[in-house]
Amino acid sequence: MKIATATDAFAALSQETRLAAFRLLVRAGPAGLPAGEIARTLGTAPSTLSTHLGLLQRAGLVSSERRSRRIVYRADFDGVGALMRYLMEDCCKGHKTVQAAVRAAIEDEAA
Amino acid sequence: MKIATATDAFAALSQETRLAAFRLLVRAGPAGLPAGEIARTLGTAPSTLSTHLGLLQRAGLVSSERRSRRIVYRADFDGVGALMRYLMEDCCKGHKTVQAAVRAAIEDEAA
DNA sequence: CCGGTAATTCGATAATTATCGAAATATGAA
DNA sequence: TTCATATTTCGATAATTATCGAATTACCGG
Repeated sequence: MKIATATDAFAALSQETRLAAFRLLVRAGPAGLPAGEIARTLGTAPSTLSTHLGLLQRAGLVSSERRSRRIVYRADFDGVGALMRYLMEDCCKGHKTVQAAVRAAIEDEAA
Repeated sequence: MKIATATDAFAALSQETRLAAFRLLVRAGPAGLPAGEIARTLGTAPSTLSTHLGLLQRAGLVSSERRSRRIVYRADFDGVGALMRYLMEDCCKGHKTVQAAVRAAIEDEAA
């Protein structure tokens, strides 16, 4: 992963409204959510949210698909996975503390 | 982890100079690096870098310690671990794709 | 085709951030 | 104490980002 790709992804998650939108999409799962519903839930203007969703999409963290009049957004788990992997490999290569934290997270989820 | 804590950490990593400084510190390991050396390596003004390091520190991603005239910065792997864990648990709870990416990263490092 | 709904793009403005030089603070050496 | 080094804090400016309303585009049902 290029540095610029990583900074774009971090920037996408660094803004409260955008992180909130992303978390909604994660929870919505494969069904995703239409742009308007996200805007209504978060209480932001449709145009503002559209800007945010576009940024998340360019960062590779969400994808979109038109469904008749709606545009449905979904979390892109491959993109998130790539970002996690970058953090692990490029930034924290071989550092036990980080590995342990991540392992613990995986085990918690298995339980 | 609170949302504001997460956005602060992402913001800290979302800027090219700052991510570069952080990566230097990761590679430097427990010995760390003095602020001036990082500035020289990255070719930025000392005052600019100081601002960046302060932001990384407030985000919990690096720590600092005065060593005579120098101030030595170190990557804070507990902080990074907490961020990774947040991404895994809060944002991607139970999503196989992300888990697989992370598992692969750990295995690569073991090899 | 027309009216209504859903979303985006555009244009403007307000707020935040990045950058640097100059001044201030802290340390150590002569 | 005085000087030199290392870093931070301050103040200013330039650049980027967030936000919104208005205009535009796309789609569907009658």
